[in-house]
Amino acid sequence: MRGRRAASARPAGAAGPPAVFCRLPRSRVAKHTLAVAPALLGCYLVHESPEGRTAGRIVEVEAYLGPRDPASHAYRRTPRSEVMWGRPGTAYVYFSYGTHVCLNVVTEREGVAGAVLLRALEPILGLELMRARRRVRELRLLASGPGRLTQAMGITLGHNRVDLIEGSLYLAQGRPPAAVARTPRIGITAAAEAPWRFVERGSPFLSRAVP
DNA sequence: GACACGATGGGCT
DNA sequence: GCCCATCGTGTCT
Repeated sequence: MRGRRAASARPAGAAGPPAVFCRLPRSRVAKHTLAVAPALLGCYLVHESPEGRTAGRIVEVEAYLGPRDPASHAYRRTPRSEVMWGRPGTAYVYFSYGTHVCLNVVTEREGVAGAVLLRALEPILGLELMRARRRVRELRLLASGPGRLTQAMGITLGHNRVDLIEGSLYLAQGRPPAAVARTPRIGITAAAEAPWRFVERGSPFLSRAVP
């Protein structure tokens, strides 16, 4: 049975994705990063690209705080990390391991560094376009990881610093998860114990299962 | 200019 | 579960 329901584009007990997505107000991300991160779970990430429209429901995120978080790129203020001090709702996209890019949502008020890394989506719309971009059929492998997510959504380094509130790549209001789990963040060495990863409990679309 | 190092994913064992 | 390709970025020379 596992994953069976996931084969449907419609989340259970919900009306499914709205015909018109309702953009997230900027005030929703202009808060403390540890408050924004769990609040983004259930929201949609939508991309209206020339290839077509894709959308996914956010099921896994990580909070990266400012200069006091040694795992955060904002631990040092450099040309790359400067965007994290910028306007809330801005995209911070960075290149990782020479193979993929990761997407963050800049948080906090302008002048205060913070970002939320989007780690996994439940694919909602544009599944065939996602499959073509990913060269993978299985729904569960389309966006279950920070690099997979950006590939499926057609996000590139060119999206660094774009506005995720008013642009063609944007956040939209969604269906909050029934239960949220907190775990340590994945793949870091500094501050590895801080429980700043938030996931929708029980989602089959996580990059890694909750212990 | 050189070099070490990843907020990973995919393929193989 | 292990292995490693791959390249932008930051740091050091």
